[in-house]
Amino acid sequence: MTQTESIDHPQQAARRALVEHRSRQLLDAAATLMEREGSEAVSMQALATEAGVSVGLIYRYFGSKEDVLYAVIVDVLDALATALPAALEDAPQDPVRRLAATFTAYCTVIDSHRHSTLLTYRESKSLDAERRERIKDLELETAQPLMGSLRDGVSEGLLVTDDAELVAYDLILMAHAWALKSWYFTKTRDLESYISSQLALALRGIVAPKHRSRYADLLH
Amino acid sequence: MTQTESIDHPQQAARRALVEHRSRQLLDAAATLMEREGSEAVSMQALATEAGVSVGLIYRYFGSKEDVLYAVIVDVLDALATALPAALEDAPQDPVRRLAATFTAYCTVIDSHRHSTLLTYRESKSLDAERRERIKDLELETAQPLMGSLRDGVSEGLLVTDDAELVAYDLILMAHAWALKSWYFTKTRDLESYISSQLALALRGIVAPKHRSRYADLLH
Amino acid sequence: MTQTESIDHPQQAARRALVEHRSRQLLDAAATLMEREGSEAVSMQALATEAGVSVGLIYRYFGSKEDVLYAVIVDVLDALATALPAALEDAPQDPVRRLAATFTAYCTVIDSHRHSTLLTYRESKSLDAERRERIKDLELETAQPLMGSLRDGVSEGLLVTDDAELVAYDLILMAHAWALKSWYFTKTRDLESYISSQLALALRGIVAPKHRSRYADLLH
Amino acid sequence: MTQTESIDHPQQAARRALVEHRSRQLLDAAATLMEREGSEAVSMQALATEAGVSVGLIYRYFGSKEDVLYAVIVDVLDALATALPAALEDAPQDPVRRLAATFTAYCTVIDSHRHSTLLTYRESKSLDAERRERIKDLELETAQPLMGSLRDGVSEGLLVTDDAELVAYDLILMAHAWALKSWYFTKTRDLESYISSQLALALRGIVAPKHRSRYADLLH
DNA sequence: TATGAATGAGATTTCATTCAT
DNA sequence: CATGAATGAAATCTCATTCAT
Repeated sequence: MTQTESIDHPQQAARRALVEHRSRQLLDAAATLMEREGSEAVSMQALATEAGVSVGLIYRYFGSKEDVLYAVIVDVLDALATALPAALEDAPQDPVRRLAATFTAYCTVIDSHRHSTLLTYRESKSLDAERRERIKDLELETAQPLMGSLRDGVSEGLLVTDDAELVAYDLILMAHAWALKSWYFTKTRDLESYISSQLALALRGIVAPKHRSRYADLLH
Repeated sequence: MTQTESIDHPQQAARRALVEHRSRQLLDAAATLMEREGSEAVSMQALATEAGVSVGLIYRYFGSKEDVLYAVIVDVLDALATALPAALEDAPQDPVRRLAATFTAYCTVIDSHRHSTLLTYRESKSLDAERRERIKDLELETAQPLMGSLRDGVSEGLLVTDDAELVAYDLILMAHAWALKSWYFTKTRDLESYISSQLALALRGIVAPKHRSRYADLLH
Repeated sequence: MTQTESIDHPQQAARRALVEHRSRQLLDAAATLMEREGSEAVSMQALATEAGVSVGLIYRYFGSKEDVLYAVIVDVLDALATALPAALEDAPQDPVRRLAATFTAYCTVIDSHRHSTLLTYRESKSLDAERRERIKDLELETAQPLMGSLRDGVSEGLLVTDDAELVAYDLILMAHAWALKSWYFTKTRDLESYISSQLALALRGIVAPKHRSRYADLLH
Repeated sequence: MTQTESIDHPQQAARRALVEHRSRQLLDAAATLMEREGSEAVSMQALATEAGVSVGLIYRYFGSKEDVLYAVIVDVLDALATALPAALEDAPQDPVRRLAATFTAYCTVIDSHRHSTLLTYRESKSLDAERRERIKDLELETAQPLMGSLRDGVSEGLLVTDDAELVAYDLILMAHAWALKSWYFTKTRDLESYISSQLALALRGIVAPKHRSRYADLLH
C-alpha cells in the first residue's frame, strides 16, 4: 500500500498534467473549429479531427458532448474571471475609470471568444438544468467586478444610480452584443470604437452631473 | 354561372381561412411547445402532436422545418411591425415620450413572445443565408420607429447623441434581454418596472441636461 | 326489380361511358406526365393535377397506384394488339414483307409510348406477381403476329430458321431497345433508319440465300 | 521511427483490406437481397440487415444510397471490363471466333450478375445525371471488344456489315436480354444454348456468304 | 360523383456514444 | 492510454391512401 502510494504520487501528477493538457487541447480545438466553421458544426468527429485525436479519446476526458459544450462555455467565463481582476490591477484608483477598464476587458475577452459566447445562447438546450444553473451563477459572478466599481463610484458621489445591478447587467449585455450582433456592429465599427461608444453612452446615464467634465474623455 | 361564381368565392375564402387557421394553429403550437419544453424540443413530431395534427399535414402548410422556424421568428417581427406604429398613434407629440411609448410597446411584444424571441438567437443556424438576411433586415426595421423619435428629439434639442443608431440598437437589446435573461430579471422585477428602469437609465444618457426636469417622471 | 332494371340500363350505359372516359383521361395524363417529367415523377398527386381531377377521384377508377401503372403498361400492349393486326391488313401477301410491316408497326407504337415502355422495365417492382404474369402473357401475345409471318415465310421456303420464337423475341427486343436505349440510338439515327437497319440485319440472318435478291430493298 | 513505419504500413494495409472487405460484403449483400426479394426491396435498412451490419455503417463506406446502387451497377461493368479482354487472351486469332468468345464471356458475366444488371434498367432514375452519364460511357466501353473483332472480321473479308456499331449493340442487348427476360428464356433454354442460338442468329446475318462453311459450327 | 385535407408508415441520413483491439 | 469501426435511436420528409363533406 505505502509502496504503491509512494510510487503512485508522481504517476498521479503526470496523469493530472496529461488530463490538463488534453482538456486544453480539446477546448482549443473546439474554439478553433467554431471560429472557422461557425458555432454549429461541432460534431464529436469534427472536434476529434481538429484536435488530432480519436473520438474515443474525447470520452476519456469529457463524459459527453454536453460536457464539452459546458466546458467551452465555462472557459469563456473563466477567462473573464481571470481577465477582469487583472484589468483592475493596472487600473487607476478612480472607480469610474476602473469601471471603464473592466468593461473594456470584458468586451475584449468576448471578442476573442465570439463564437464560444454564442454557444451560451445557442446550445444551452443541450445542457441539463443543473449545468445551466451553474453557468448562470458564473455569469452573475462576472458582474461583480463591474458592480464593485459602480458601488464605489456611487459611494464616492461620482456616479448616480439606484440600481447598480441593472447597470452592470446592461454593460454585460453590451459586451455580449458585440458577439451576438457582430454582423450588425462590425459593419460600421471596430471593437475599440464600439467599446468607447457604448461606454460613453452608459456613463452619460450615470456619471453625476457635476463630475462630467472630469470624465470628458470617456463621455465622448 | 354567376351562381357558380358566387358559390366558388366562398369556397376559396374557406380555403384561405383554413390555411390561415392551420398556420396560426401550428405557429401557436410551436410557441406553446417552446414555452413548455424549452425552445429546444421542436421536432416536427413534437410539433405535430402539440398541434394535434399529423406530421404530414405540417408539410402542407410549411415546406420544411426551416419554414416553420422562420415563420415563428417572423411572427414576432410582424407583431412588432404592427405594435410599434400603433403605439405611436396614441402617443403625445413629444419625441421623448414617443420614444418611451415605442420602447414600452417593444418590450411588451417581446414579453408576449418570449420563447419565440429566443429562437432568433438559438436557431438561426438552421436557417439558410437568405432567410437569415431577411430576418436581420426585418429586425433592423423594428429600429426605425425608435430612431425616428430619437432624431426628432435631437433636432428639437431635447435629446443629445451623435449616434442615434447605437442608442436605438441598445434599446432593442434591452428589450430582447427581457426574453434572453428573463431567468435573471424576473427574479426581482416585473415587466413594468423593468421597462421604466431601463428607460430611465437610457434616457438619462441622452436627454439634454436643460430638459431633464421636463421628463422627471421618466428619468426616475 | 324489372323496373329497376329497365330504368338502370341507360344509367349503366352512361356510367360505363364515364368510366371509360375517365380511365382514358387518366391514362393519357399519365403518358403526358411521363413524357414530360420522365417515367419516374408519377405521384398520384402529379397525376391528378395533370388530369385536372382530384386525387380522390383516381381511386374511384383505379384501386391503387399499382392499378394505374398496370393499366399504363397494358395500354401499350393493347396499342400493339391493335396496331399489329392493322398493319397486316394493308400489307402484301408476301410473308417477309408482312414481317417487315409488323416490325415497323411494333417500333412505331413503342416510339409513341417510349416512356410507358420504360415502365414495364422499371416499375414491375410495384406490381404483384399475378399482374406481372399477365403482362408477360400479353407481351408474349404481341409476338404472335411476328411469329405468324415468320412461320409462313419458313413454310414457303423464303425464310430459314429453326427457332422462330427466338427470332420473334429478338425483334421485340430491338423494338424495345429503341425506348430503352434511345439516349444512344437517337444520337445517330431517327426512327425510320433505326427500323430499316435493324430489319436488314435481322432479315440477313434468316432470309433464304436464294431469295435474297428478291428482298434486296429490305436487306440493305 | 523506422519501426513505427514498418508497423504503420500493416495498419494502413489492414484498413484498406477492411474497406475492401466491407464494400464487397455490402455489394454482395445488395446482390443477394435483390436475388431473393427482387431488385426492388433495396432499402438501406434491408441492405444493412442482409449484410449483418447496422444502417449507420453503410454510410461509412458509401456516401448515400445512390452511391450503393451506382457501385452495384459499376460492379457488373467492371466485371465485364475484366472478363472480356481475358476471354480474348485465350481466344484464337480468327476474328469471328474472337467475336464469339467475347459474346460468350459477356453473356456469362451477365448471367452471374443477373439481378444487378436489372438495376441499370430499373434504378437509373435514382442516379444523378453525371453518374447516369458515366454508366452509359462504361456500357459503351463494353462494346469495344465486340466492335474490335467485328471490324477485324470486316477488314479480313470474313464479315459483312456497314454498321458495326449497331451489330455490337444488338449483341449487348441480346446479352442483357438474358437478364431482362430470363423468366421467358429460361423456360426453354439454359445459358449455353441461349448463347449458341443467339450467336448463330447474329452471325448468319453478318458472316460473308463464301465463308459460311468455315463457321458451320457457329452458324448452327 | 367529386374533392382535397388529413393521415401515418416508411425511407434516408446523421451523429453521439460504446467497446474490442 | 488510445483508436476508430460499429451501433442504433432519432430526425426530417414523402407520398399512397382514406374519408368527411
